Amino acid sequence: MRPTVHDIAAKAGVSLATVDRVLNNRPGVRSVTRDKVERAIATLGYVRDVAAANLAKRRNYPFVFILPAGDNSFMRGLEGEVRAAMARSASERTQITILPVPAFDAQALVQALSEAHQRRPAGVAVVAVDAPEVAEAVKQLRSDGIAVVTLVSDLPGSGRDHFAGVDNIAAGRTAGTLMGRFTGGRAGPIAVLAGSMLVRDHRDRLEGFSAVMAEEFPAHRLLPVIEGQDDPVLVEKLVHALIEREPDLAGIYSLGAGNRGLVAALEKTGKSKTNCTIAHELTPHSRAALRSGTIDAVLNQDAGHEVRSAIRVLKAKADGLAVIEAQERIRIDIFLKDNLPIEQA
Amino acid sequence: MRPTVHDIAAKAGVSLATVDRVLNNRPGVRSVTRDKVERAIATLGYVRDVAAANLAKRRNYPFVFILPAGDNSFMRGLEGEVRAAMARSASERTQITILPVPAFDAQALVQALSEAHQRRPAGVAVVAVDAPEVAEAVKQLRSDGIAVVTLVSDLPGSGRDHFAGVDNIAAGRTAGTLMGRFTGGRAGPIAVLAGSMLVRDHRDRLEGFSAVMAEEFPAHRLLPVIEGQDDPVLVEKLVHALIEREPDLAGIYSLGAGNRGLVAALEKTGKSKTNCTIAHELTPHSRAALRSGTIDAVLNQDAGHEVRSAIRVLKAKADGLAVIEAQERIRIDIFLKDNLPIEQA
DNA sequence: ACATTTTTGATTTACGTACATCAAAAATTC
DNA sequence: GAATTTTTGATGTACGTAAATCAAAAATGT
Repeated sequence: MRPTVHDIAAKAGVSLATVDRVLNNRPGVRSVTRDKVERAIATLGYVRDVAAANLAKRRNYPFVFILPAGDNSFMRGLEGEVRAAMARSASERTQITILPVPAFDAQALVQALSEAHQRRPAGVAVVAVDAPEVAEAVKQLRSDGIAVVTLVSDLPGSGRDHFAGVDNIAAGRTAGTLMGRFTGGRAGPIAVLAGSMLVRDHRDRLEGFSAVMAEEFPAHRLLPVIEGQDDPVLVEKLVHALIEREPDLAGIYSLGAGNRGLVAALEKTGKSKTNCTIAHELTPHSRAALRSGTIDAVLNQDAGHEVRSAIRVLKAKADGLAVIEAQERIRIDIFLKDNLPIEQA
Repeated sequence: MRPTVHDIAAKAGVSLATVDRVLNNRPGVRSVTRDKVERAIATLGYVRDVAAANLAKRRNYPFVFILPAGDNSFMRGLEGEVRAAMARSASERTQITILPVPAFDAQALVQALSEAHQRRPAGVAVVAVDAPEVAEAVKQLRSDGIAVVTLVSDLPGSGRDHFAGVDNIAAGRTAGTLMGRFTGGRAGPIAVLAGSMLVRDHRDRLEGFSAVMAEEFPAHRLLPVIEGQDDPVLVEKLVHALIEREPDLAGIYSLGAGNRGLVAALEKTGKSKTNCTIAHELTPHSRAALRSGTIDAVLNQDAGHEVRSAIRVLKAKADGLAVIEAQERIRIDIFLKDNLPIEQA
């Protein structure tokens, strides 16, 4: 049987109350006595029964999730995962509030962070816009003992507790290698389509992609980045113009959202098969395009994993516990038409 | 506040004892009363506090993991993950026993299953060898109310409760597409290196790979399958002979283990760069080969995920609860040199 | 209407921890 | 060595559920 507080008390020759004082480091224990208790804990290999402790404490975790609004499929999927976590809140002792905020808008994000602050939650998860004033707002939350996890897009220099998202430089590099090898011997320029250079994840992907193309596939010319604001309508227009301008285009790397517009433009111009297209995030649209061959590969981050990881980390940080970073690493999924997961309800 | 059993009792106008009888379907409740209680449960949205229930029940889960012995790196990694789960057993209320068994040996596996049976565990996880007598042994476990999950390699027709592993046909197809596209315009035959056709996962991968190569890359000739028994020494010898026999070899798909031998042969014959090599499972060896360029892509299944998923499923099945299949799906990871995860301790 | 069976209520103990209170004992100060 | 402060013990209640016991009440059969 697992040792309990009673066993420690017996072993150390002290009362239950003293064991309790040591375990929850309450004051009023001489250091000699404390040592005795700690030795008993060590020799018995006692580990606190977290379930029983949480029951006794009536512990719960109020969290705020700040997510971009808009009709970006990936972000809506992310929100869906947060809502799924809310449905599990009873058994997980969490109380999650979602705060929507306009995309790519640092000012609005700062305001949302301050609103979150007022709710005095145990932790905040935020899809960050990379701006100094946002970092400042995050610092204020942390100085009040509120745990902060960045989600999907990171905010270095803000002192956030953790980043729940993929290594976007590695993702860009991976896209680069796939692009180089899939286009094989073909010449022709490569286009890069981004959402906005205001978010860290897009900048990082571009950096990784450009680096690999320059290092390993110097024969391919990289065209200037097109910013489509993750807006399907704008993206379609821009890609249409691109295809007319560059008739011998070999590939397109779409590192942001708005893939609906990209696919529409490719299919309307009949370029869907001749181009090598690599995109990000598995959504109903990108899935269909992958299946039909319009998109050749999709790099994905599993939104469900990210949300669950963010919650685990927020809980741990709120309790002052360590996080096993390796276990919380979010991997980059590569999907070809052959390894698409079964569609979910 | 979450409703408790007391709230249900009050709402339904019955005693706590009756609520308990309904919740744990004990006998001695008239159906009218049972209905009253169930309506109260539904209207209050009561969900049992699993932590408190497990505490009161002193619930624990004795499980047996049957794993192949030998120096197969992937299997040793898998065992490491099981041991990591054992270290967490205190907080997870599990008691895990590992039963080693010779690889690819149906008779030994049957015996191990019977030994596991005698221990009367709540569940068994097993890396299956695909043979009728093994399926029969699994059926016996299940008929005694012991949950059975197959791990890594499945056993269809055995009535196992769940398979914790990847879709190996899809994995083979993915390897096929990568092989076809990476070898690009090059002609030359493609070799397939397997461990043993006695295990389902290897057979499935071969099936998927062959199908894609035939459908989409008919120009490439597929050589007869080489079986290396996942033994590095044997594999090196076989691959060496292969390279001498087929000087214009375009690619090798290694769908089993024993990658050390494969890499050694490729590097000694100076074929490491000219060949497109695709292998399975990320181990220290395959990682190094990926980094150096000897291997072009590694398809991986995350052993840690598989073990954790198996445990979750075994727990759920032991409690007669439903499993969210979509959540327990193990994905196929594709690693290129660009998206290798950071090495762990 | 009686005996018999079935159903229900009331109550208690337990799981392992948290937390509070009050008294007793030990250590410290002057 | 008395007064004071600090440390420790003893004890009880709570968290939400499980499980058992025994008595009381209700339903059933004849």
